[in-house]
Amino acid sequence: MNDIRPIRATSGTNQEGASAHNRRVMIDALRLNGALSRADLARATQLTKQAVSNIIDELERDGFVVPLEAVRKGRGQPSTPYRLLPEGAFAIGLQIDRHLTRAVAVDLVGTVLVRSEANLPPDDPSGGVRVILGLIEGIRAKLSRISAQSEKRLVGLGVAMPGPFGLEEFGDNKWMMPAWQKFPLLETLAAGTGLEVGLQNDAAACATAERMVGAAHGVDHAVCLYVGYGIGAGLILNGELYRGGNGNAGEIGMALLSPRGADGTVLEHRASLASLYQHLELDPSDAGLYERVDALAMARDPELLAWVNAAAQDLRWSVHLIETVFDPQTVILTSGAPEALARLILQAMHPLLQSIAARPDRTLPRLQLGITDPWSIALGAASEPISRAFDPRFSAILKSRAIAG
Amino acid sequence: MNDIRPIRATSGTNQEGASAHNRRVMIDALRLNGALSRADLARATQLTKQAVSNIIDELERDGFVVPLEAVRKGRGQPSTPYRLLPEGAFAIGLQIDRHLTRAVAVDLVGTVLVRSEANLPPDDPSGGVRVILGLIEGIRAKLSRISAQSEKRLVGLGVAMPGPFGLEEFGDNKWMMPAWQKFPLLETLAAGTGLEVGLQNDAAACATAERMVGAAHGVDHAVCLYVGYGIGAGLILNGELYRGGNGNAGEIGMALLSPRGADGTVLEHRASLASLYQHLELDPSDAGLYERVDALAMARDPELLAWVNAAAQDLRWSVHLIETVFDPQTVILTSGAPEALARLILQAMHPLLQSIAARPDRTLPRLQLGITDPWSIALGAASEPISRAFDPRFSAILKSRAIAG
DNA sequence: AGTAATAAGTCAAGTCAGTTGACTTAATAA
DNA sequence: TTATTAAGTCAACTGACTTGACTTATTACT
Repeated sequence: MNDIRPIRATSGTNQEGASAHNRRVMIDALRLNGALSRADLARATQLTKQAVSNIIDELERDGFVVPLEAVRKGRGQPSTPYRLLPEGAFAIGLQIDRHLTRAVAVDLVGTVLVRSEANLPPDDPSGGVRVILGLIEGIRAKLSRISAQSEKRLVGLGVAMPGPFGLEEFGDNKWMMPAWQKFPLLETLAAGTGLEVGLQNDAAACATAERMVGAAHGVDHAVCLYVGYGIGAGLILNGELYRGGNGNAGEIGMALLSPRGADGTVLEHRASLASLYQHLELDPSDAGLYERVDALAMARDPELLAWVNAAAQDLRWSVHLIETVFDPQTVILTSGAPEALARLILQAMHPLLQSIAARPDRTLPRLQLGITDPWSIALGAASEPISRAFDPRFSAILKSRAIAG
Repeated sequence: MNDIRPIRATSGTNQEGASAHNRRVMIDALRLNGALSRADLARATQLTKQAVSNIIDELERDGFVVPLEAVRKGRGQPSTPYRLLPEGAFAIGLQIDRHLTRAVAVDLVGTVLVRSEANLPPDDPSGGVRVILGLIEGIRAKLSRISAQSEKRLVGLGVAMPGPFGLEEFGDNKWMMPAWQKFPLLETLAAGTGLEVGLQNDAAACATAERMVGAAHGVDHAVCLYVGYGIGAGLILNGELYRGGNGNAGEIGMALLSPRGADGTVLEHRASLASLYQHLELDPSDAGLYERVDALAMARDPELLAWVNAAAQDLRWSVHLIETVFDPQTVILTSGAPEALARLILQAMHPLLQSIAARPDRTLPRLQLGITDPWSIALGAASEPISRAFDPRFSAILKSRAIAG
């Protein structure tokens, strides 16, 4: 009878929470609108001029915003727009892939300041962690040469790696770096760097990058279709990355292509770079792979085009499915592949299948190309701590959350 | 140059917003945990005892909570648990279907107090609205006989009808009540009732009902697979119904069953009651349809079982897809069909396909049967205004939102 | 029994972020 | 030159949560 099950409840809030929320709202508004005066901010956030003034004073004092030249626009006192100060905060992003790891440092507005990469022993996590920690150490050293404040203003470390996470054993291990899955990576990195660590899968990181500086900037409902070694979807729902119950939302690589297909063919077998490499008989661990694929794409290699056309068929279906299931404002195609290949894929996907997304009142394209920079996953990884610290959607109101800034 | 594009920003907040949030947090905690003392609430919400005490005093004065008998449990002063007072708020829910409309009144805890239904002229919206307004009038009259306060405490009208919404013309009109799609239904109902009106598709309403009083109660990531005349998924993501960019998220009936299937067969053609009626050569407008199908299911009619087995194959695939894409904690099967048929379908869907949902640490079943009451859609419709008014996730913090209670 | 320990809940003063309304400043329009 | 308009500040006010001491009611221990 005396069950001690925990009480479930949302946190309450107080003035501090409200204040933290309002600070984030200001920063978010400046991020979305470029530069705004105090009066603009007051109107946009529905706060009073006075409240905004106080908050902006504080943000300026804390080095998050700076005033620009006053602008005269018609009658009345000229307004002084404020913009974000990029060096107000920094974060480090880490992409861990099968054969390679990349680390970047970004600032408050999502500009990549430092980047470096290293090879990774595929089946030796503890050796790998040493490599990674060295990489991060180097990034931090370079960053502190750019800004003396950088260490103080480092808000966290974001990690992106292929999912899914937390499954004991599932599917075809070749795709998944089994040794890494079991290793307590986040704890080790947190201990080794002294930073707060967040984890996303690679498609989610792509979506986070698109939201910070790409096609999903200011878009509240967008899905990022990421064609990497595997294939996944990064979900921006209600302006926030959706992770699902166990952090594995969007892992569409495992989607079965047909209810009747007894063979169990999944999307990843057809539309992923792994399948391309297999089709072209390329070695995935080859260091010059990227350039080789780029060259084939530029030359419109017939074998590559054959794969593109086959994959495009499945990708078209994926877009249709995504539109049907999520009803996003736009779908963004991103890829770990060279831009030339991504463009071929995008072309081959048109015309898109008819779907509920073909509305008369569209403003955004149904499908568009996202960031094609191979560093975008690391950028997305780095964007996550920035969002966590400064995005009002991350519920700064709730009590007992660290309040950034 | 002088572009007057609107400034995009989240609303700020103030003490009032914080207070509104905290009141909702209390109500939500009581809804989830049954009854809690002030001390319990303080611990669960991270507010101080004093703050909770003040809020509870106010909620009691306003008729939202009542104290129970003090309970002695070990040392210390006995605690006085509080529970929600069901008659603290009411809402009306409306299900509009092809041949039929149902209306219910529910209270704060989601109990259906009054229900009634009427036939609807399928292609005459203005005539239909008269029927609906009459139905709502009757519901309100009966409700005010149950509680004298009911009119004052009516928080809104929720409407559920088959989607998708807002498309000029799409697909097979037979499924969609075209005349209704164009009619300004919500405005007309708002004007005719004086209530705030919300809209959901029927699968979303099912999910809302499950969240309020069913299998998704207290579950933050759940997908409700609704097999009705069509088929759809209601999405509870982060504890909240997800609607998508245009309110059409979860309309999986249009999902193409295979990338290569040039015939364009969609899920709805195979796994929906419409397909069952076609298979059995039943007339969908027949008034005794429900009983007839119930009888066939109870008798395990071979023709019906044949359809069940075929549909189950597609539904199994749908569950796999939902698990892959959303990573929910559980999938809930609901249906407009009689419980006997729903149980046959559920049985036939087992064993489920292997997926990322087959985790070692599961606590909830991968697939479970939801509310089988045919009134559940109307209940879900009615639950929406209640959630909007009392759920802390509906961002009561933001300024310029009506604060319920 | 009598006392200590424990926990629920209240009292009353304090705090602080946002509000209010009048005011100042600086520009353009008439 | 003056009226108008808009940005931004000043200073007093408000109110929801916090703080820390206190009261109340029960069980556990000696």
